[in-house]
Amino acid sequence: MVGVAHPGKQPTIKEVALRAGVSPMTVSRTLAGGANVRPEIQERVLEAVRELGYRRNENARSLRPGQTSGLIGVAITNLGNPYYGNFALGVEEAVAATGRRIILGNTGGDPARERQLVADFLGRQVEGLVLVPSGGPSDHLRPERLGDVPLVLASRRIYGLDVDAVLLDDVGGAYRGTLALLDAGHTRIGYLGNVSSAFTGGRRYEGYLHALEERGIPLDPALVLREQQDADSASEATRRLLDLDEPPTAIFSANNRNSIGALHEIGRRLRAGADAADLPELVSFDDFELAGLMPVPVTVVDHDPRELGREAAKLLLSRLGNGDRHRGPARLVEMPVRLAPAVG
Amino acid sequence: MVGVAHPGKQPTIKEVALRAGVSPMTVSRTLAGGANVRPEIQERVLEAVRELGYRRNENARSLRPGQTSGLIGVAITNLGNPYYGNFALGVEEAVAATGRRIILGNTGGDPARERQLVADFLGRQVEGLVLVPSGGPSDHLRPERLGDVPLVLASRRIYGLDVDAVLLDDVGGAYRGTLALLDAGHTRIGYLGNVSSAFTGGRRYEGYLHALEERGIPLDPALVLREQQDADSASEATRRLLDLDEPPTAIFSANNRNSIGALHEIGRRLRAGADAADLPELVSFDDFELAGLMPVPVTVVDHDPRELGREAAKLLLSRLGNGDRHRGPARLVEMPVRLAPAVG
DNA sequence: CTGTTAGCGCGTTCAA
DNA sequence: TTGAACGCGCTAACAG
Repeated sequence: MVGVAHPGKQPTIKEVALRAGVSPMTVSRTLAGGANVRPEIQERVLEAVRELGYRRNENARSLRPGQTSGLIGVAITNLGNPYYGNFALGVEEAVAATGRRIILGNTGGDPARERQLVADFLGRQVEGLVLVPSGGPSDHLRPERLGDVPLVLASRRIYGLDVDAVLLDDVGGAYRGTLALLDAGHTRIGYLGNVSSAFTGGRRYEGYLHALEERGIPLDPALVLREQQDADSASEATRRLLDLDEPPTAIFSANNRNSIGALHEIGRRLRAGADAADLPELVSFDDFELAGLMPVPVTVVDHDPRELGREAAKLLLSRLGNGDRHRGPARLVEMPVRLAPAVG
Repeated sequence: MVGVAHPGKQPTIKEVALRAGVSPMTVSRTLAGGANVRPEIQERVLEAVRELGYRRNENARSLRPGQTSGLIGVAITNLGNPYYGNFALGVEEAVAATGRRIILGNTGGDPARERQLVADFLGRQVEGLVLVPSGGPSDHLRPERLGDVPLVLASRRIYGLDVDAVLLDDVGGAYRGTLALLDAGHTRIGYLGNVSSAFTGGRRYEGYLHALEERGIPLDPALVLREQQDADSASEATRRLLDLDEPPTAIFSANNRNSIGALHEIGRRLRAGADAADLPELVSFDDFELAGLMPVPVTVVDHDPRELGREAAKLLLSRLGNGDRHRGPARLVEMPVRLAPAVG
């Protein structure tokens, strides 16, 4: 085995050519499939490639006109959340089927970070963008700032930005979840949600209200707490709910974090000697592991983030590879959700 | 607002130069910080940049000698697992502090996919690689195949490959976890683990054996099941353990998936009328959410994947930016773990 | 302070 | 079937 020509540097097509005793063009042709290159020459070239550990420089490659980077930029709000991880997996999966790859970034929900990330993606010549918006100002997402790079939003929309988006059936899921509790005889149903400014937060609350109204149950504002972003504050909010003179007999939780927090508080009360029968049952928008083992009944409004990712990719891909990417109206896909008692 | 010069194409530095009435070089200098450019000219340039929505092409940029791509390739086995998601976050965090970005790939534990991913990363001129190995053959990771691109392994090592690695204190954690059960008076302790070929699997089993031996408890092979890769098979394995004539009174689970599976089976038995006091308590290597709410006592051998990621990045960064990257022996960092009863 | 030249690695075009 | 020339977007080095 012979080492690389210049240690500390990736070999180039020229070095391969030199070693094989041919021109760089012949190497290029061989690597492109070998059309119009004599088999024995191809042999020599491929051996030189192996010996030098040569690899095409994709950056240089995508520089040529007509070539594309094969990169799709994906920006999510929280890489540590399996929900978004699986979402990204779905995008990757669908995109890989077309020979493209994703480049993944984490915004942490910070608009400045998002802006930076999008700029970076564009600088790397991505062919398209998939974004879970963090909710701040969105000038950097306006079509003229994106050039001809198509954008698909996921989970949330941005008002005033007319682009493709995939959403969950937030309203319907919350509506059905709340209705299930009402039908089970509950009339005092607590609501735990994230900040009202968030897109999904507003929609899920809407579903909750809709169900109450339909059954003629008046809204009790004391039962509604929707400023919790993490499990700890959700836990605290649940404590306040359960400390009311007339505490709720059931809780609708608008997302995973609030559900976990609620359960922490419920667990605390059980350890303090409370009776499980006196504690509220739970409907959770978003599934979570071991939901079926909880000390109170849990029903889950479930959906597959991976499927959401695949759908987002599908929208994006349909905008690629034809000249009229910007033509055609923005499309909105709303994914259905399932409602099921937790057992696993 | 004037549209882009050639719709359907990102503007280039030339177009900006043309519009600003200067040479491309002046644009380049302005964007590089503006040294040696008259302020009023800079003004004109920046305005042209804004108007055209121009952005430097990072790919072309990194083509120049001496320039680097600023990219670190990170390949993990499962993006949908929050453990690895947080690991990647840790890498990103540490790497961002040096102005670099990560490009993230998912191997799904498939060696072929890993090989492909590494090739792609190298083709995109990454400066370094962080990899959670999937365990197959590792020719593609040999130094001569990587050129001068440094590699750091995480979670697992590959025997015969002498590169930097960050590991957990698998042996110590399993040892201490098992010891805690022994000290609580248990003598029949079940072991649930992943496939014995997996690096961590072997190490954690070693810790389990070590603890038994130290207390003079003979190993009962019937209590050891270590072929489960997912929660479902772990659940089935737990059933077999609990169906033994002399079932274990406690279980040591070598990872998250096995813990979840064990708890599913425990939940099933409770729903079938079993008494919680007759079911085994659990020590779990790897934390999981709501561990404190389980119907049987759970103790967790815990560690912060994010910290692991940061540490991996630290190793990698120390190999960057100096000529003697390959010099110096491979370093091995073993991260400590905590042992604590689950409460949250 | 500003512009020209040259070349990074690659592949299309054209000529041999 | 093969190779030479050229240019993709950008910037270091060198004029001016």
